[in-house]
Amino acid sequence: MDKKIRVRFAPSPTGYLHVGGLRSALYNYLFAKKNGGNFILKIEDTDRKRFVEGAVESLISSLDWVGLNRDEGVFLKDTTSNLGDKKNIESENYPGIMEVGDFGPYIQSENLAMYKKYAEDLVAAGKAYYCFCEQTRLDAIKEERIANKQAPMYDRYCLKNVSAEEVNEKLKSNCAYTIRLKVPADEIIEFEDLIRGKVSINSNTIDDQVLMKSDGFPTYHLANVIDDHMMGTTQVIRGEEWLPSTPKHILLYRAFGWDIPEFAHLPLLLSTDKKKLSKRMNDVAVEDYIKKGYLKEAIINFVALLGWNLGEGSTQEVFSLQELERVFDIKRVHKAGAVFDLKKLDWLNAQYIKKLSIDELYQKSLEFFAQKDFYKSWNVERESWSVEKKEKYLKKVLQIEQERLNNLSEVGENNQFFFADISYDKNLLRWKDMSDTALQESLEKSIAVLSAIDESDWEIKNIEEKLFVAAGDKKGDLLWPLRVALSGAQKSPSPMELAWVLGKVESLQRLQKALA
RNA sequence: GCCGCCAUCGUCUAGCCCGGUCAGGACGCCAGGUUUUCAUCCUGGAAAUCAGGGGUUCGAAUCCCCUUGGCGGUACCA
Repeated sequence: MDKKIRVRFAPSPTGYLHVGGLRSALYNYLFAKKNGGNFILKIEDTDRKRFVEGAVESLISSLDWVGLNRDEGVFLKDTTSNLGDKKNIESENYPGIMEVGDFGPYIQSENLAMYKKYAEDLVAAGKAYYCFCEQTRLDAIKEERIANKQAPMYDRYCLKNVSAEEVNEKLKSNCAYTIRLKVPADEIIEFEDLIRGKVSINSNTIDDQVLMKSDGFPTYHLANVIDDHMMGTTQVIRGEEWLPSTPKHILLYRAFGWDIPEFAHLPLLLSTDKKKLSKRMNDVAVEDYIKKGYLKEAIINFVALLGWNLGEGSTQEVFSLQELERVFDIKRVHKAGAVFDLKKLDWLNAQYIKKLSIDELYQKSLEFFAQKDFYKSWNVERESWSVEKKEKYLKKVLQIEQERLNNLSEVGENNQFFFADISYDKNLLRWKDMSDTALQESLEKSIAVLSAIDESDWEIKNIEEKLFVAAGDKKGDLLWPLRVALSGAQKSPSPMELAWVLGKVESLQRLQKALA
C-alpha cells in the first residue's frame, strides 16, 4: 500500500507571489487533490539577507485569494477557523501567522536547532566536515579555477588539512565555520523525474555544498531535505532551476539513510524575450493581476495551461479549479519553458466575466468603480438617490458592459456617458450625408417614440421593437442620431441599451439637447 | 569555461512512447456575415519545409547519431 501523498509549496519570503510561484503552487495543489493527498505550505526563510518584511503574509494572502486551500502548514490567523481540530499554534517569528498540522514547524527559521543537530550528525558520521575558509580564499580559488577552465569548486582544503584537534580548538575559540557535504567521487547519481524521465549526473561535477552557513542558518539544500523528510513529503514538485541541485539532495537523503521522495521539475515560465520570468519586470506579481481586475478563475485557468494540457485528443481549454482537480496529470506537463503571453489571459478573463451573474459582477466591480473619478463625481451628484437606486443603475450599466469587459478595472471606462453629462460635435449626429431637416425629423421621431413608451414598459426589447417599427427599413437614419444623442460618442452600445440604462427622463432630456 | 535540461504556426500547444491523414486546436492577426457604430457571436483565411544535418526504413515531426541554438545551474540565494 502506497503512502499518503504529501506535497508542498515552499516559497521564500523575498517578495510577492509571482506567476511562476503560483504555477508551482497550483500544480502541487492539483497533484495533491488528484491523488487524495495533502497540500502543505512551508516557508523557506533561511536567507535573512533577502528577507522582505511582509512577504510571508503577502504570499499567503495571494494563495488564499486564488483559492488554493491548504490542508496543513502556514495560514493567516483569521483563516484557520475552518480547519477543524488540527494542531494549531502561533508562529514564533511572524505575528498573525498560524502553523497548522502535526508536522511543524512549517517555517524553517523556527527549526534552526534541528538543522544544526543533523548537520553535526553528518560530520560525526564522516559525511560532512567543518570548513573555516574565509570568503577571500574561496573567491581566490574560484578565480584561479575559472582561469584554468575548470569548474569553480571548493578545493577541500579544510577536509585535507585541518585535523580533528584543530577543528575542536577552532570551534572552542568561536571561529566562524561552515559545514560542507563531503561529496563522494566517481558516482553516477541517477533519478527518475516525473516529468523528464531519467536524469543522471556525475558526482565529480558537484561541489562540496555548504550545508550550514557561518551565521548558524542552514542552506536551502540542508533545510529542504530535512524538513521534507520530517513532513513526510512524498513528491517534490518544484521549478526547473532546482534540477541541477537535485543530486545534492539525493546525496543528503542517502547520507541520512532516509527514503528519497519522487521529484518533478516544472519547466520555467519565460518572459516575451524568452528569459526566465523575473521579478524585476512588471506584471509578474499575482497581486498586480488582482488589482487589474482579473478573476481568479481566469488566472488559475491560464496558469494551468502554461505547460499542461488535457491531451488525448481533447481541445478543451476552459477549466474550473474543480475540474482541474479531477483531470490534472503531472505526467502531461511539458518539458520546455513557456512564454507568459497576456493575450490569452485577457481572452480567458473575458470568458469568465461573461459567465458571471449580474449580482456577482456587481459585487466584484464595486471596488473598481470606487477608484474611478467619473464614478466618484457621479456618486456625489446623485446623493439624493437611495443606495438601492444606485445599485440598480450600476447593474444596468454592468449588464451592458459585461460582454465588453476584458478585466474588471475597465469597468465604466469606455461608457462614461452613463455617469457624466455629454458634449460632442453636432455633426456627429448626422448619419452619412443626412440633411439638417432630416436630422431634426429623426430626433423628433425618436422623442415621439420614446415618449410613447410607459416607464413600466421601459425594457430593451420593447424599446427596440418600437424603434424598429418607427424606423422601417431606414434604420441608420433613426438609430445613429439617437445613439449619438444619448452617448455623444462615435462608438457605444446600441441606442436601445443606452436608453434603457439612462431611463426615460434622462434619455428624453439628452434628445432635447441634441435638438437645440 | 564546466555540468544539466530543452527544441512543432508570433504565443500556448495536439501529435512523438506503439513510424504511414493536406502536421490538428486555441489566443492573436486579416476578411466577411450577424436587423446602424462598438462589443459579442458565427464563418472563412494567412500563419510551423516539425531548429539544421546525417542515418535506419518502401515511408520519419515521430526511432538512432551529430551539430546548432535557447534556457537553467555552477553562491555561506533560494
